[in-house]
Amino acid sequence: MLDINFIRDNLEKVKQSILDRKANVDLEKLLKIDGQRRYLIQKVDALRAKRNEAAKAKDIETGKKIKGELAGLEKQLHEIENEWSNLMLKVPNILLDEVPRGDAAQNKILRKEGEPPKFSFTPKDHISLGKLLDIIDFDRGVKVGGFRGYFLKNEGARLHWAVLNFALDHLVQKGFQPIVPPVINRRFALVGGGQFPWGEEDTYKLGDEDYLVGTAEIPLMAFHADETFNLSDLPKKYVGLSACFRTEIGSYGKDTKGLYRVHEFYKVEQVVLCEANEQESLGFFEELQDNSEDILQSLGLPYQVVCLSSEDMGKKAVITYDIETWMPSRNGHGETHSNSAVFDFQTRRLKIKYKDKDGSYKFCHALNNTAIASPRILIAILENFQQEDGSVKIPEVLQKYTNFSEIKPK
RNA sequence: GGAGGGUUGCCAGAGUGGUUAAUGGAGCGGAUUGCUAAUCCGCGGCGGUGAAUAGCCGCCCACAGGUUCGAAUCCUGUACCCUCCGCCA
Repeated sequence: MLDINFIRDNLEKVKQSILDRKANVDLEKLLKIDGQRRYLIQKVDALRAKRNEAAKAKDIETGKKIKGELAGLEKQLHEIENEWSNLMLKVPNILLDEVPRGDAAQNKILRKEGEPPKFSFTPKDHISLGKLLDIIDFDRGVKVGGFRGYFLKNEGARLHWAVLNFALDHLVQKGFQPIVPPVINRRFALVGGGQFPWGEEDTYKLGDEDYLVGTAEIPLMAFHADETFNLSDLPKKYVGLSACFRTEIGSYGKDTKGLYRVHEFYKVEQVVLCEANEQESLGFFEELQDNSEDILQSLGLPYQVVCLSSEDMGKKAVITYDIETWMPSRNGHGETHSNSAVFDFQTRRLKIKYKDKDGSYKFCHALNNTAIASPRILIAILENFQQEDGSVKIPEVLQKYTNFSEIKPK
């Protein structure tokens, strides 16, 4: 959420962001509602002042008269404020200048790291490898879990945890505090995290108030909701490990086979809260980016870094870099990581503040980035490191977690 | 799942219909005194209006409604916490 004062003072910027993102917000209506809101607040406050005076003087007759007038106005104000909040929640964040404007075709490849492997044989995809090595079972996965269901078995199950543990340890060594959060979250956390109103149909709903989160970013951000930090408490650096759930309703016919697009997976996620300073915020953006690239480089996986275009990125971010890792079966790169600077968009919704040097209260800046997500990353590991006989060599950094260096066909 | 108790400011804690929500502690700022401290003074958040981190007004006693001229206080619903019982990985 943006500050209404910022919106009023920077109308053109906000309008441009809405256009660039093809966001669906009626800004004119918001401004009109905001005018009505302020007008009603003034009337209601004045009447309340009168009422308080009458009550103090025990002037019952005057009090009764005011009560009648006030009731109608308060109801109106209440309705206007609801409408106001709903519109405010839909206004997207501003965009940094370097974000390419346009649709996904405008995504800008910033750099490529590592060389895609050259096979002297016809490489298999992870689906056949999974079957051959007896480590992934899609048939029974669908039988039990439904469409997009899967079982990881044997070395596959262990490789999955190995990758997650490796990423977790890597971040802990860099000073991130490890957290296993709840994945059943209340509605406020999803609204506060900026997941809603946009991503509501992608989210599993459990009851009137409870949802299954699609990322640990949601509970990690809500962790500090309604809290105020001292300057010395910042930055907060967290690394969360959690299950993630996504309905994938928006991508129904896409990637219908394999581990690429599944309803449930695990992810190690980095989250940072820092001072409300764009320089500092963007410094952490680079730091989180480096962390993820370190992890991929340690694994020996080739990848490219992409700056997402205005229409392709989330509405809450001011800038997003995706990492796409090389996946031989796609003969191309597939998204495995997503790094976003969000500034105070989420913390304003969640009321996460700190007391600045001058004594004023400010909303923190926030960032989040994938460290690793499994099983999607297993696609890259299995396919890139496969041998001619279908066996797969395990990256060295993972071996202390797997206790094996190779998976062989059964 | 059953029964009971509770939720007040950073913390503790008083307050059961009528002034600015006691009091104590912590923290921060200032004053004073130099003896590892004491003493004194000041300090909540949000919104509206302002150039204003000035004044003024409003709102905030878990949250949402209701009763009343007037609600922390009475009523209803919801959430959470505690105790006991039951069940249980």
